[in-house]
Amino acid sequence: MKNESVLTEEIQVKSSVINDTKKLVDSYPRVPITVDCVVFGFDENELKVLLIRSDLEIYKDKWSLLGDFADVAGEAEDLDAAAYRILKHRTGMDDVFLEQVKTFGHPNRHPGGRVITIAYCSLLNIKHHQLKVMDNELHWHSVQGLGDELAFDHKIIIDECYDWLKKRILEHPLGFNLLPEKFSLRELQNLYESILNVKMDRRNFRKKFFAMDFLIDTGELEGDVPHRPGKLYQFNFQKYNHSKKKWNGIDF
Amino acid sequence: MKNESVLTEEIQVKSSVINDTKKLVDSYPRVPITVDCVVFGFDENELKVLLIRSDLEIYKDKWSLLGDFADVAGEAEDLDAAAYRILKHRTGMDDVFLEQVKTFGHPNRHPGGRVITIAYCSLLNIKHHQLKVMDNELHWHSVQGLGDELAFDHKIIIDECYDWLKKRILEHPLGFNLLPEKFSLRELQNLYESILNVKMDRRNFRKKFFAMDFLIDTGELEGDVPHRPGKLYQFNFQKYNHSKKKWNGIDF
DNA sequence: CCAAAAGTGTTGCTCATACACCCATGT
DNA sequence: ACATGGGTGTATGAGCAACACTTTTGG
Repeated sequence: MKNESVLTEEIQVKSSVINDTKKLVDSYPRVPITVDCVVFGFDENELKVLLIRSDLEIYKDKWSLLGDFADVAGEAEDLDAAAYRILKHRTGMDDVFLEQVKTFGHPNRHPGGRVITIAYCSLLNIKHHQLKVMDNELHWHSVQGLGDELAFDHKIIIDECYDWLKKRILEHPLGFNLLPEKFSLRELQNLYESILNVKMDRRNFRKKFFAMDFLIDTGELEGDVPHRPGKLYQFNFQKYNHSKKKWNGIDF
Repeated sequence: MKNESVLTEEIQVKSSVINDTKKLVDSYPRVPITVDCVVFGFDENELKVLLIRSDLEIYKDKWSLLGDFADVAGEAEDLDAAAYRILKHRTGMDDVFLEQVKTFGHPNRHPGGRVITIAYCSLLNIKHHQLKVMDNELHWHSVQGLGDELAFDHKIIIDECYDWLKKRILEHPLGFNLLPEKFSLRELQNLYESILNVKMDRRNFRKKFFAMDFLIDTGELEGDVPHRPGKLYQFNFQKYNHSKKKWNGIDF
């Protein structure tokens, strides 16, 4: 067993090493970090993205993603935490899943100097989420036909996130969070067609989803439709969560 | 048409706006950025990852990814460029493709203070790439059974990059860059089995790749094998590049 | 009775899997 | 001759795509 003086010496060495490490880190150039949230929303059979008027005077006629600077000073904030904080601050929402998609760091992407931004992406049902904070003219903008009215490199960021979203929803049945608790197959199909921007065959769509066996027939019917009402289904989240591994698995 | 004084005024306004924007950006906390390159290499039918002894005294017994601080000071360096620079500096290689995978920013991931790192990933054939820079004990380490001998959060980063790689090679036939110009089907299959860490049926594997129709029969045979020599093939890069869209496309 | 969407089955194709035997070469 | 891996074919099942008619409801 080591005696005390050796232990003390080890601690002193370690402590000075850490100090050296800190000095080393401190000697490197630093840059501000922002997080941008690309919030896709589904409503009225259309896929939209949530934008605000830019904070910056230089972009006053442009739309911008929901972003802000991350608190990278102390040890306060993880990047994920920053994304959730910013989303909550900008919209009041705190029950939305965000996923990191990509980091954008072109030297000239921000007019105020070098700023690196980390893009997070999300998907929700517009009707289910009240926007409690209405600063900066929060606005749901159609994803199709998004032009050059965007500030910074936000058009590029949205495009990359949209590609990511399309791929993601084909691999995982994300869609069910976006619908009412009870929904018709027509609503489900509209959702997929809107997000993927394609038309699908109704019969094959039904078969595919019934085959997954994650739908529960509630026995209820739609109301208030001027035609034959469809059956209402619920998503079997429990069964889905239980079989999640298979969805991720590689069956080569 | 506007007269000169109006133009001058506009320029002044714009210039002061940019100054304000710069001041705004400058007022936010900053953090050093590193780039870490996860270089996977294939050789001797095994997937490996390139590691170095850590630069940091505190991690002197640990292995570390090929990383360094990014030059985020001026407008010098894009993130991609930083990744290529760092890879070249650490290994001498400048003919390797790198792709951004994910950004890691846990507050305590670096012992010297808050550092955010952006992970880039690559895949190459070990035999084809001489490591010209041999500082820091560059070492190809087997990916399977990678333990806790890694510095920082590099185990987590490697795991995420490995998952990314497996997914990627199933979607795109990346493998052909890793083989000699002329290769046997056995070599190709070994490659896939090593990367995905699975065993595959030889007959079905052949069928699958012949069906893609990207293989050119050179008419030549292997030499120096103590058994019946296999045919040698070349990859039809031209044909593949031409049909690339289909590989990315969504055929729902 | 008309409009509008719901609901339903079949067929053919492609693709993945599982599986066993003969062939060419070096030793 | 034998050991080693190369080369091949077939049968089965799953899943996808294409496609048309009847049913139910509201108006």
